[in-house]
Amino acid sequence: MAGSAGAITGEIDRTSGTAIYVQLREILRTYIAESCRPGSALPSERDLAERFGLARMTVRQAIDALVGEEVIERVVGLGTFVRRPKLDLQVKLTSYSEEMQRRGMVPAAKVLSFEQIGASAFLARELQLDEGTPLVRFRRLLLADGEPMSVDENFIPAHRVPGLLDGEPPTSLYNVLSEQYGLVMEWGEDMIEATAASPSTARLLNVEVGSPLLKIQRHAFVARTMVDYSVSYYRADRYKLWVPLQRPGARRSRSH
Amino acid sequence: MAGSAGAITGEIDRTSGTAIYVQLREILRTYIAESCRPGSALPSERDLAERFGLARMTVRQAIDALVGEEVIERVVGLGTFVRRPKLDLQVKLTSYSEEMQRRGMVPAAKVLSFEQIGASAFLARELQLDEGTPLVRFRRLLLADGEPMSVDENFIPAHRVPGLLDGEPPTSLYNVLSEQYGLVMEWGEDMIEATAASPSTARLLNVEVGSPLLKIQRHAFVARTMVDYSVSYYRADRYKLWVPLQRPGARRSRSH
DNA sequence: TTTTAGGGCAGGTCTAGACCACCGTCTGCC
DNA sequence: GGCAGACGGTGGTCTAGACCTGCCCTAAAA
Repeated sequence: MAGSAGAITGEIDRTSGTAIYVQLREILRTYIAESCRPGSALPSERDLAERFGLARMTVRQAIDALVGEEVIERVVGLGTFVRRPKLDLQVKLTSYSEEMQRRGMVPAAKVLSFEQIGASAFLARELQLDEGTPLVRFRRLLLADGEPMSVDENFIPAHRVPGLLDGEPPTSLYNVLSEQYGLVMEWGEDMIEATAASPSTARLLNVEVGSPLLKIQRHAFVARTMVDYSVSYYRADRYKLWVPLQRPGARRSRSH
Repeated sequence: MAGSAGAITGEIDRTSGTAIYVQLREILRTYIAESCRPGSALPSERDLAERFGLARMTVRQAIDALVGEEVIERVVGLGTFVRRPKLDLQVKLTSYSEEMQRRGMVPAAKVLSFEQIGASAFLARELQLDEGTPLVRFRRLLLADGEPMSVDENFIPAHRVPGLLDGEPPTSLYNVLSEQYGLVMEWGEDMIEATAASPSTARLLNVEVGSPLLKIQRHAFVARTMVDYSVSYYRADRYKLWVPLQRPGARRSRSH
């Protein structure tokens, strides 16, 4: 339980004009990101109050915010704990590896192409760029338990990812984008439709021509700029999309 | 500004064991639902504190909860106001008429069957009921601009909707469920997949056998009980699903 | 050895103040 | 009449306590 390895660093600046609970919230967020693993306990509210010289109510306000973001969770009588990092909803809807692991399968990928191209008229329109703009094209065949599952193609404006093509094709595109280029996808749109397998796609996926496929086009944004357009074709016989629906404003079994 | 028409009714019971802020939150929720219109101002926090004999921090805790639910919103220097009720996300994902209207089409429906059946083994499992439980089955062909768009089949436990079958088939199932039976869908799950048109479905939808279709199975819940299981087949050539994606914990342009 | 009763600590709730920035209005000066 | 500043009200934040329930662990009792 000791786990005193990483003490919380940072101090409250009472002259900064930023609300104290906001400062503490960010201090805690950094601490969680850098020094905690899922399940780790945070110092108790009373300890934090003493450590930073604040009232407990103020500490609670900071913790409340992180609980609201589902970064941490409280357990009465035990403490406050770091949650398993949320699977990005960005990824959650269609994330390949998540879906595969949920089904107990082994995910894998075969890179079909990893190159720079000029934006076609269609791609220029989808990415809201000028025709001919350099794009990085990344096309993969995704497997589950060694069997083809989907064909996946991403297009990213080249100027957003300088040097990406000099290295090996990334295993996880979104990880590389966020960790190396600071491109953390903030929101997006998926367009989902059913389609029939074309001859080339059918061959890759090892299905018959005309078999039903799930086609998912995604536009992903950072701030207000689109940084990724992707098209994926999933084998209908092996893939289902699970979409949770919520009625807004009907939070139940949530303290909040 | 007066608006003193409806005073807030209800009192805090300090012996009930229910948290005071929870009691106040529900009192306010009722007040908002019964006596307020969007844009109405709530009494100030200080007024509420005095009216109910509470500390302002406690009042704020109650208001915080409603702000979190997006029922009301705060404006610094002005007050707290009732928000316009949100659109059901429940409907947002796949609502037929909404999608059609967004595309500028005229929605219509042809009732294929509206009857009571006993739950088959499959339906019993999907609805988490015993086999043979009476169900209302409601099957429709949905049209857009007169052209077939989807085949839609809903199954609802009959005991939830007494007398439903005595009347005409409803135009909007969800409206009838919520308005006549108080069944407001609170959350659900959609299972989306691609499939090939069976001969019967193909004939209804006026497509060739084997054409790709979007199959959407929905489980919709009120509280923790499933009240609707539905299966829809959408013509892939005429229907796309649009799914907005959000990264959790990345609230921008939201006071919160 | 098993069961039970505390003790200590966690978060949950509540109080009664305080000062701040922001907003609209009212008032008085020009 | 028009503008500027004062004023009162609002939500935003913060404090320094208080008592509650729930949880775990330990030590004593059975």
